[in-house]
Amino acid sequence: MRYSCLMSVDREHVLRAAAELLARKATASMDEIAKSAGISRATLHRHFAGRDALVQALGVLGIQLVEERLAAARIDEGDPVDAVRRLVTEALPVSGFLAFLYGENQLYESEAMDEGWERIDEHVGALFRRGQEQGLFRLDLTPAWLTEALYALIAASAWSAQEGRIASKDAGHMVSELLLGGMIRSVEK
Amino acid sequence: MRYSCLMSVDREHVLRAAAELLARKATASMDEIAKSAGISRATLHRHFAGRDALVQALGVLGIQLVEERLAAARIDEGDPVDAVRRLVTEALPVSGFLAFLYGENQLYESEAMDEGWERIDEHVGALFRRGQEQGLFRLDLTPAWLTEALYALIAASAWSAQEGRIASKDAGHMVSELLLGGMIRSVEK
DNA sequence: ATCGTATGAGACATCTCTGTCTCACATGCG
DNA sequence: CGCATGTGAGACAGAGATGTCTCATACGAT
Repeated sequence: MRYSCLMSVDREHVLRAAAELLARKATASMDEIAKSAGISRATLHRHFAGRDALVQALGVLGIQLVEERLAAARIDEGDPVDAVRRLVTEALPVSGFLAFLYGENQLYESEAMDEGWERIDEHVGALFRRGQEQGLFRLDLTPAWLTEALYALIAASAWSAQEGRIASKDAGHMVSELLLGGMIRSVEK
Repeated sequence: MRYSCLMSVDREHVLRAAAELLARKATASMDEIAKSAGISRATLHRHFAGRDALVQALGVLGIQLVEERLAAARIDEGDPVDAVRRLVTEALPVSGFLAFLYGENQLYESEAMDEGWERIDEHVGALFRRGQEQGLFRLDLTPAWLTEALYALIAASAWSAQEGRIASKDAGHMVSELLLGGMIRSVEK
């Protein structure tokens, strides 16, 4: 059977482990990456021609996952505030990838990655612009900055959860509430 | 004269350049670091025994700079909201260091750096706790998370400014306003 | 002018990582 | 059972980075 379903090495699992490791240790060696995924260096190298190919695959899968979540969040529909909350909720499961992409995107520059990232930025930025046009979001914070801040806070929540500084279940609330309402106690709440 | 004042290589200047480079390219070689500081690899190596020593010095100076800014901001005094604004304003000039330390602190782990970082975390966290106790800050966002978010946003602003996505002069406003008030347009403003 | 100091350029051995290979073992299928 | 496939362990050479060295030069101080 050509398309055997045994495939004991799950490509996506390997890439997830690699993303989480590289997000906090960009200088990790192929051996460390392999061990973090629970496979040998030889097997890692059978699936990815080299480090560049691995990072490339990481970028492609990361962008694909983020775009899937972006589509699932349907941020073009409904109340922008709710859309932001949906976006954060959907993005959290791939926060490890987001942290990696956010921290290392300028390292290995590739045309395909740049294009995909640009598309994501544009999509997210449009949500913030829509909220501003509806008079819901502040005008002094640019969509580009809000986009950047969203990534940064999601990545920070992933790190904090990984280090135990915040509870994983609270991550979504922490990110979306801070982003939306800030830290000042609101009177009318 | 033993303590000659020529000293054409400014140690702090070298470390600043190294921090900015390593913040966006953690895999930079010693040669690249030297060139980014405008000196030769030999001279770089005369001042820092090796890469580990360089990173160590980077950590020590970074913590020192941040603590200086922290002291200058006098965040224990006055209105917590103003204190946060002062803290952001003071921290921005060393945001390059902060971005580096924030992104790579778990890499080269050292007892001295951990201790200094712990002290800073505690100091900043105390400000947020004070704001909560005065009823000014939300209670559902923990001081630890607010501290983390502060670092993440300052680092994000440094990156964004470096890439031209936001104007440098707006960075302080972008960070402190988002952190304090969030992105939702406030009615009473 | 002369000396001392700091630097840049480059040579050099060494080390680590990388990429490729071979071999042995385990698992699933006929 | 015999076979094929996928894996782990380890060896191996090559590439790149590192750390150390020497030598020539530029600059300020005396």
